[in-house]
Amino acid sequence: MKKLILVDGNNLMFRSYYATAYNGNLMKNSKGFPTNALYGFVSMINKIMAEEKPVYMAVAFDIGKNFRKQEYDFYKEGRIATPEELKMQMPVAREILDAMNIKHLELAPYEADDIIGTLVKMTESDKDFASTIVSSDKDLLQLISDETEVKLLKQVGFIRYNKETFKKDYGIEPIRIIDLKALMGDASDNIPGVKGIGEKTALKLLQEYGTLENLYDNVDKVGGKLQEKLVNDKENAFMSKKIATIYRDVPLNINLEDLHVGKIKARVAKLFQELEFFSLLKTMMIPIKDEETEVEVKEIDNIDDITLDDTISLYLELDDNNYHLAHILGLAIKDSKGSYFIRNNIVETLEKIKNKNIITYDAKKIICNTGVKINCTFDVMIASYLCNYINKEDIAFLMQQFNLKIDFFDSFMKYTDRDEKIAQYLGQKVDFLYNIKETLENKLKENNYYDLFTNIEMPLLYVLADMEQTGIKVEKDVLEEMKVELNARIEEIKTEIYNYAGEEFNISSPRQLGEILFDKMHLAVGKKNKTGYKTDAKVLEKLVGKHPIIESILLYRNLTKIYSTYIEGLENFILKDGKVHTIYKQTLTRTGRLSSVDPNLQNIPVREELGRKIRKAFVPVGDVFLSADYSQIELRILAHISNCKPLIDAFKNGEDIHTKVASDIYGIPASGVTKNMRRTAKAVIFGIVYGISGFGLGENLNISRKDADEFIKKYYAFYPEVKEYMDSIILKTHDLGYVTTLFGRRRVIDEINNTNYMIRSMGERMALNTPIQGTSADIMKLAMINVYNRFKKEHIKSKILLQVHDEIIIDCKNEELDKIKQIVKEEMENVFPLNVPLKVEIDTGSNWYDTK
DNA sequence: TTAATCACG
DNA sequence: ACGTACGTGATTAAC
Repeated sequence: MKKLILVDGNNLMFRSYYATAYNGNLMKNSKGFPTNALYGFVSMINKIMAEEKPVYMAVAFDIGKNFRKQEYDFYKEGRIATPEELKMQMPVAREILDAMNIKHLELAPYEADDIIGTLVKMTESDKDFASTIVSSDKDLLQLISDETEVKLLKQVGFIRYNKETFKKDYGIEPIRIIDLKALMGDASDNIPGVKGIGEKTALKLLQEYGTLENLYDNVDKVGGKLQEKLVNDKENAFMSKKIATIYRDVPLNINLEDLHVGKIKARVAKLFQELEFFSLLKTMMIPIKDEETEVEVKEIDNIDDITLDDTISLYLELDDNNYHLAHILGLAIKDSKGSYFIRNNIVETLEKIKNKNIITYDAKKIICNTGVKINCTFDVMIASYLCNYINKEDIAFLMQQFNLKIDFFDSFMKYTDRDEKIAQYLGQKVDFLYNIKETLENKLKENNYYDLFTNIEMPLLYVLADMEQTGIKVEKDVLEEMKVELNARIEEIKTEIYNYAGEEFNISSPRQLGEILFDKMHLAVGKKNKTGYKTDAKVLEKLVGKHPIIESILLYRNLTKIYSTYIEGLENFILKDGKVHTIYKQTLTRTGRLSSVDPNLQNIPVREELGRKIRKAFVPVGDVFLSADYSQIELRILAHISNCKPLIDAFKNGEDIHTKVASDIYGIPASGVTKNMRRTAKAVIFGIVYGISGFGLGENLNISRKDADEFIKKYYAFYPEVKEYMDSIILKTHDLGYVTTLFGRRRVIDEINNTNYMIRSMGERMALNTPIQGTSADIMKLAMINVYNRFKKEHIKSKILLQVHDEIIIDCKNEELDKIKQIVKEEMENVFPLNVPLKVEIDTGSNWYDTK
C-alpha cells in the first residue's frame, strides 16, 4: 500500500500567519520581507515529514479566482481581505516546496480543497494508494473513506479521523458533512445554511433523516418551529450544500506516481539564508551540492611521511566554541597533491609545518588553542567577512553560500560514528579552503579591500591572539568579598520589596513586577510592551518619589546585575592560571568593531561607583596597568569626514568640544556654559553621530520634541558641513547600497531602499553612523598593530591585554612604563593623519579600578 | 528560542 | 502620519 499525504497548503499558510501576526509584530527578515507564515509553514512541513515519513506527497494551494465566488458572489464575502504581507509569502512557499522536491498543485478556478478532493478520487480508483489529508479545515472531513483519513490540526496537536472514528464522533457518514454544512451554514465562508440551525440541531436531524434530500422529503414529520425554519430556508439549504461540496474532477493532468517525494535540493539553503531561517538551516539536513562528492583523504600518523608544498590549506576541528578550553578532534591538510587527515600529535605536527603559507579558517583559534603561531597568509574567515558573506563560526555557513554540502558542526557532533566520519568531514572543509582562496582574493582586490585585509585584519589577528592568550588576572578573593556583601544587601532589599508589595513575588520577572506595580499598587498607568508592562529603568525612574518600592527595585536590579553577570559570571571564566581569557570576535560586527565574549570584557561597569568596584578585581601580572584611550575619536572623525571647519578648528585649538558646541547653540561665551548646557550639547552631538531625530533627542534629554528640534537646527546652523555630509551620505547610499569607512571597509545596507519607512530610516541612520564608528574601529585596529610591533621591535615585555573600542589596557613592568607611555601616545596619535589631531589620554593604576 | 533588561563604547 | 539614536553580550523569565 502506497501512502499519499495531501496537505492543504493554503490552510497551513493562513494558520501560520495568524498564529504569529495577531500582535502586529510580524516576523520579517532584515530586508523587511515578512517571513512569519513561511517559518510556520516550513516547520509544519518538517513535522509532517517526520511524523508521516511520506513517500508520496502533494501540497495544494488556492490560486486565482475561484469558481464558487464566480457562481455565488456572496461566497466568502465580508471576509477580511488576505493581508498583503501574507500574499507575498505565498509564492515563496511554493518555491521552498520545489527546492524540497515536494510537489505542489494549484489550478484556477479551483480551490485547494477541490484539488485534494480530486487526488482522493484518484487514489480511490487505484487500489495501491491510500491517503491522509492534513488540514485544520473541517470541510475536508467529507473526503474520509475506507482509503482516506484526515489529520485534523488543532491548536495543539491533531486528531486523526478515519471512517470509524469520524462516525463515532459525529454519528453520521463523512460525506454528510456537506448536508451538515447545508443546514448549519458557515459564517467564515459566508455560506447561509438554514437560519436558526446550528451544529447540534443539524447533526440530530441528519442522524434521523440521513440526507438533506430525505429530510426535506419528510419535512412534515419535523413539526414545530424547526419545520418552519427548514421550509423558509429550503432554497438556501440546497444551495449551501452545493457550495460545500468539494469538486473532485479538477483537470490536473498528473499521475499519482508523479507525487513521489524527491531528494531535498541544495537550493533550500539559499532560500533559507535569504529568509534568515538560521535555526532551520542548522537543524535540517540540506545538501550543499545536489550531487554528493566525496573527497579523497588519506589518514596519516606522521607528517614526516609526506612532503608538502609551500602553500597548504589547513583545518583544525575542536570540540567546543571556546577554543581556550576546547579539545582537538583532528587536523586536515591539503596541498596540490592531496588531502591528509591527522588524529594525534597535532601540536607537534603544527610545529613542523607552521612556517608554510597557510590558508585556514580562523587562524586565531588555532594559535590560541595549540599555542603554535602558524604563519597564516590567508584567513578565509576574515576574507569572507570583509566581502560581506554571511559569516558564522561554523564554516558550513560559508560553504553553503558556495553551494557545497556539509553537515553543520552541531549536527556532525551528534553522529555516534563521527570518529569514522571525521576524516571525510574535515577533508571537505580543507578542500574548500584550498579552492576558495583565489576567489576570495580576487573579490578582495576587486572591491579594494585588499589593503584592509593585508595591512589591518590579518596582522591584527596575531595581536588579538596574543592578547587572548596572555589573558588578564582576576583576583577571585576580591570578587568573593563583594559577593558576600552584595548577597546580604540583596536579601535585605528583597524583604523590603516584599513588605512594600504585601506579597512575595519574583522581582526579576518584569511581568510579575509590572503586575504588582501597576495592577496592584496602581503607581501609574503602565506603559505596555509585547508581554505586559514596561518596567525598565527609564520607566521606574519617572516613578521615583511616588513610592519607596521604586528605589528599592532600582537598587535590587542594580545589585543583582552586578552579582550575576559580573561576579558569578566572571568567576566562571577564571581558568587555572587565575586569569580570564576572553575571545575577541574579529568577524562579527557590521561596522568593523571587535566584540568580546566568554566573558565580555568590553562592558565591565564603569559609569556607576558600585559596579565600577568590579574593576578592583582586575590586576596586572606585571606592576601596573596603563590605559590609553582616544579622546572623542568619533567626533574627531565626524569633523574630518564632514570637513567641518569650526569643529576642526575647535579640535586643533584643544577646546572642550562639548563646551564649545554648548556656547554656540546657547549663544553665550564658553565661560558661561553650565554643566547642564554642556550635557545637553553632548547629547546633541551624540545624536548627530547616531543619526538624530528630534523625538529621540527629546526622549534622551527629557525635554520637549520642539526644544530638541530647536537644538538640532541650531547645531546645523553653526556646523553646516555636518548637515551637508549627512544629506550627501544618505543620497549616496541610496544609490550605491553600501557605505565605506576611511579605510575602505564596506557595509552593505539593503535597508536603505526599503519601502517601509521605519526600515528605510534605520538604514539611513546606519549609513550615517557606520562610516564614523567603522573608521574609528579601523584606526584603533591599526594603532594596536603599530603599538604591538613597536613593543616587539623594542623588546618590550609588557603586554597589551584588552581593547574596549577606543581604549587599550596594557600590563606594564615599572621599568618600561615611561617608554610605554611614550610609544603608545606616539603610535596611537600618529597612526593616520586626519584633518584633526587625534588625542590619547593615558592613565595608570595598580588595578583596573584605579586606572583612571 | 525570544523578549526584556542592563552593562559597555 | 508614520515611530523614534549607532554598535555590542549576558542573564533571567517564560514559552
